[in-house]
Amino acid sequence: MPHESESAAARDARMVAAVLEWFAQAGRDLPWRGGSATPWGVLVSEIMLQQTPVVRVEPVWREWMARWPAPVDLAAAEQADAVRAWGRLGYPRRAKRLWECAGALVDRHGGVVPRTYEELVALPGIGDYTAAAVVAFAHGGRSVVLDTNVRRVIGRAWHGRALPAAHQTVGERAHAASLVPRDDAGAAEWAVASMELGALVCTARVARCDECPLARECAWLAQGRPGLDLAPRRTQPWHGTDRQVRGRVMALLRAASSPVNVTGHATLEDVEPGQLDRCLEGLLADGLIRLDDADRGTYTL
DNA sequence: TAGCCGTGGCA
DNA sequence: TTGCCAAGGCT
Repeated sequence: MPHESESAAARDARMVAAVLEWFAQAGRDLPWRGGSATPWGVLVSEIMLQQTPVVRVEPVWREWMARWPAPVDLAAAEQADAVRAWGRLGYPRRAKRLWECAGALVDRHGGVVPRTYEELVALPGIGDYTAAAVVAFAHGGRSVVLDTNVRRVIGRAWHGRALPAAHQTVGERAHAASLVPRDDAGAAEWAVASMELGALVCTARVARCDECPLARECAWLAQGRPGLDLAPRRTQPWHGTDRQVRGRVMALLRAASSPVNVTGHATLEDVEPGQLDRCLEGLLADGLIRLDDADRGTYTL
C-alpha cells in the first residue's frame, strides 16, 4: 500500500475517533437512543424525524409509544387515528405510510422489525436513509447512514464544500462508506455521532466551528468557510400553494369528529374553488381523506 | 429525475 | 418580517 493511502486512512481514523469522542460527552440523551427504546420505537422515531426537528417529534413520539407500543397495535388501529395522532408534524403521508408499514411488519415479519437493510427498505415509507438508520440504531448493525447531516460534515471536513449537492453521487457514497468503522458497534456509533455533529455543531447556516472536534482537520474551515452565502438552495414556495391548502384541509379534518363540508367551510373561503377542488382530489388520490357524502360535499379522514 | 409533499421556529 | 431549513421518500 502506498504511503499516501496509509496516511489518508490514518487521518480518516483519527477524525472519526475525534467525532466519537465528542459525541460521548456532547451527544443528547434522546428517548429513542441508548437502547432504551424498542426497534419499533426507533423505527417510529426515524419516520417522524424525516424533515422534522427533534423538539417537535419528541412529545408525539411518546404519545405514539404509549398508544401503539408494538407494530401489531398500530396495525390494528384505524388509519384515520394514526393521521390524527400525527398532529402537526407535517407531511401526513408519513403517518399513512407508517400505519401501512405496521401492517406490513405484521404480515411479512411476524410483527417484528427486521434486521437487514434489504428487508427494511422494502417497507412503506422506508428509503435508503431510514433503512440504514434502523439497522444501526435499532439493531446495532453496520450500515452506511448518509443523511443530510453526515453529508454536510463529510463535505466540509473532508472536501471543503459548504453544503451537499442536491443528490448523492456514487463517489460521495463510496467515500462515506469508506469512513464507516468495520465493526458493528463502531459503525453504529459513527452514524449517530456524525449525525449529531451535523445537527448541533456543523449546522447548515451558523456553523459552530469553535466547538467542533474536527476544526483542526477541517478542509472547509482551513479555506475560510467559503460558499455559505451563495448556496444555491431551491426556495420552497409556500404562501397560496396547493401545499398550504392541503395542510389547511388536513388540519380541518383532524380537528373534526364528524364529516365536514370542506368546500363550504368558512375557514377556507379565501381559497379559489378550483384550487380547493384540485387539492381535495389530490388528498383523495393520496388516500389521506375520504369522501363521506358526495351530494353534501362532506369529507373525513 | 426533478418536483412534490407540511409545519413551525429562527436569524 | 420573511426566507431558510429540519434525521427523506415517492413517483
